[in-house]
Amino acid sequence: MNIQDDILVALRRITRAIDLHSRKVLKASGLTSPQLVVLQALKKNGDLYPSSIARIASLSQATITSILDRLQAQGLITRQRCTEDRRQILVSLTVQAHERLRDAPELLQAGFLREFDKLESWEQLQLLASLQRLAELMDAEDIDAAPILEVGDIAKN
Amino acid sequence: MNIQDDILVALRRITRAIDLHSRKVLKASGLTSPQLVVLQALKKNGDLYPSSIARIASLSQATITSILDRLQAQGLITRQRCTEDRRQILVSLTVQAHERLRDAPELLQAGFLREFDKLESWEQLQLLASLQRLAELMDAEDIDAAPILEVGDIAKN
DNA sequence: TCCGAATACTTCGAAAACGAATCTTTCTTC
DNA sequence: GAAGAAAGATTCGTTTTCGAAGTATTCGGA
Repeated sequence: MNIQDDILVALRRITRAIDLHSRKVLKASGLTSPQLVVLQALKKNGDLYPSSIARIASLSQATITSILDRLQAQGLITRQRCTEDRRQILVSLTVQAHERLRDAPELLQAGFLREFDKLESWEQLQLLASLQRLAELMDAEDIDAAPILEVGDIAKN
Repeated sequence: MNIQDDILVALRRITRAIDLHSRKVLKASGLTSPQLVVLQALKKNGDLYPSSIARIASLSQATITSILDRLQAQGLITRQRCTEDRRQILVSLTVQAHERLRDAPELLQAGFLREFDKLESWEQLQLLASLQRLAELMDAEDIDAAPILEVGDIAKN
């Protein structure tokens, strides 16, 4: 009926697929997708602050804290207070984490991304462009809503 | 660096935007996006079984149960055992739900979909097509994985 | 130097989401 | 007709996710 409804349905199908994939990865490796994202960010960039991880992964700081809690409980990361700025905490991979990542290096690439690989290059770029366009539109929501509120603020002065 | 990483980042930005929007709607209306989706499905289709709602919304039955629990706690739906097939339960909107939906009819359409409306028709269709293509790729993951397992099954016989 | 603002992280509470297990009811097969 | 399979819904346990509130630390200005 409505193109907007179709968009919402497609988005819902995608988020569901992401969730189901995460659970499949969990059964195979004992780690969820978000946990793997955090570990791979650390592998790629070296030691990081929680706030940096949050920025890289597009997650809130609170979410990162809870993911780090579980990774630490599994002995995959360590937290170490910074000496210069004692508000910050440096997160490092443990030896076990490196082993774990070596054993299962491409878990995130599995599944849908294998399918994605089979596509022509132009189609891959097309899909990426569409996703980034949508992400912009959705991020813009907050920014666009602000001026509407400001009208009220200005009226108050 | 990698186009696959970019895809994952864009997907993460989109799911985050969906979550943030849901929380904003919650503050404005007292209902989250998934709750509104369920209510609007009932408004559009009339009384439904939980399994039907799950199919329409692309959610698991367990998730629907918990959403219905909250809607029922708010007095917005009623559950009624079927007389013909007593395994099934018929979910209906209450009078309050109809009022609530009349007062806030387009909450889901708010935000990003307003932006979406401003786009040219061809771009809207382009974005929809890309999303549906991705949803197919991601749904295909399970289907594609199955035959691989079957090889082992056949070998066992 | 000291006090309030800003920053970094954690804690808390709540919704969402799922699979697996469970319960009830219906259907199928013998 | 009874035993077992199948189907519909719920319950349970877990992770993710967030904002808001709380804590500790640093910074900036008076």
